Amino acid sequence: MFNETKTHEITVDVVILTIINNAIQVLLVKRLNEPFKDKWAIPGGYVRLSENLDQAALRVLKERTNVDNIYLEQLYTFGDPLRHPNARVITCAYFALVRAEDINVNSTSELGWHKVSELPPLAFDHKEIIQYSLKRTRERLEICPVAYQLLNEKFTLTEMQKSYELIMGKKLDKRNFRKKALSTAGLVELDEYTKSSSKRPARLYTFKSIKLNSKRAHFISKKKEKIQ
Amino acid sequence: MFNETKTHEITVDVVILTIINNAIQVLLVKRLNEPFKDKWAIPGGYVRLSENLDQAALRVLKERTNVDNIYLEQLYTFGDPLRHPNARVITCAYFALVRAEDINVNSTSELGWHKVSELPPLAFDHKEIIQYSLKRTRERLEICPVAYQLLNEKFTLTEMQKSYELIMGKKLDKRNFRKKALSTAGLVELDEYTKSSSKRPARLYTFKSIKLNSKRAHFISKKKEKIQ
DNA sequence: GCAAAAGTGTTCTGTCTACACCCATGT
DNA sequence: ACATGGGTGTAGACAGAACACTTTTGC
Repeated sequence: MFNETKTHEITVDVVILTIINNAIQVLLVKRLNEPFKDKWAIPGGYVRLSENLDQAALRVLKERTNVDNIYLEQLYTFGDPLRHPNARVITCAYFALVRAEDINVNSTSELGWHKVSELPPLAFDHKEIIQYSLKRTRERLEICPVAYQLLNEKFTLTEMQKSYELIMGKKLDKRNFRKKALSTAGLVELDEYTKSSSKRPARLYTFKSIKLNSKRAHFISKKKEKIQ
Repeated sequence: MFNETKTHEITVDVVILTIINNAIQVLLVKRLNEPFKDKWAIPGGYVRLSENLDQAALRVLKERTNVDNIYLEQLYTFGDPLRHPNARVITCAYFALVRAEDINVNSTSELGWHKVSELPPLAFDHKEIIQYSLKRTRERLEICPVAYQLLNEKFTLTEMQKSYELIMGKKLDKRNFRKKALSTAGLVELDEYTKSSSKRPARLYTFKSIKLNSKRAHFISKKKEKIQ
């Protein structure tokens, strides 16, 4: 089926997730060439010989979307021989959570945010890659408050709770959530309040920058499932 | 530094861990060719165009070590441009926990088990890969009783506790461990006891085969660390 | 004054931790 | 009879889960 002397190609693909309009959205680019011309894809590109995988992912993201300076994490490497219809392309997938306001994407007909609950037709196995990044995000959130990466610099606890609920896909109890959130190291209470809305103003909070590379307390408790 | 028209090569490398003589050991092969001739390496090989990464890992393992039919999990993909001294080789690392008795390795001068605490000089970045697999194993063990993969089919609770202590790198309380272990679904108490030793016989247990792909109760509790 | 979101505590339950002694066997 | 590892229970601390009403604002 394949000529074994043909070589592999290796790419990086980057899943960028954010929250806009109370929905988890992913950054997609429209493919201008075959295969999968006019289908949407997560931003990706070839790895150069002189760069490591992390560098390649950051460069590709910068080139394709002008998104810069964000924290990417390696997700998984997808290498099914049929994932690309006419070449053998192995892709190392990365993902990141970002604030939509931080990264300057002008949605155009070739680049934009798409709700993960209403994905357009996607190229390659990119749907699977996005699904896997959502699973990983949930696992992360159970361990550390990574959702702050999705929030504005200043946010209300209700906004924080909303982003948790979107990622976890379930409602959380307000009082329990706030108790837990307030005990989270890194969360800083500000002497500022929301204005503007026709409701009671809400206190604003911010996160002190925290390192995210060591093990963390579980933030969202999970009802422990027993092994069958 | 690199000719950008040169192509990448992609390999899989497989970290096989077991417990022998009360120590965590890793299966290594001695390299017969340059680079790193006569250094030890984790088993690995090139990915063929017709196979996916999981298949490549299993094939390579079978070819190099005659080890067959084990559950491998993708660990991480290492792609530093300098990890191979004279080529651009990206490797997708896999790992597995096995029973030493199940896999028929006759230690020779070219293939054998090595204590992870006393590793010989290793080729490439294989030391880093092994360290990372140990970290991943600890994280796994905190979530599900994967250590059963290291134990004989029938084992005593003390043997199980010993393997946990080796992986976690700390002593565990006997009564707390046993209470937790006995509440683990999948653990089956047998009406059999050890003989042979000059001590009180110990009851034997076994594991019902369990699915390992869903979220699990934490098995070893971790003292929760707060975020700084 | 009313609509809408903000904010606030307590009780119950289950799990984690620390801790010390008796038991069954071979020699 | 003794040495060796096998086996057992309880009390205190802590975290998660369930649950309803008052407060503040704009209109």
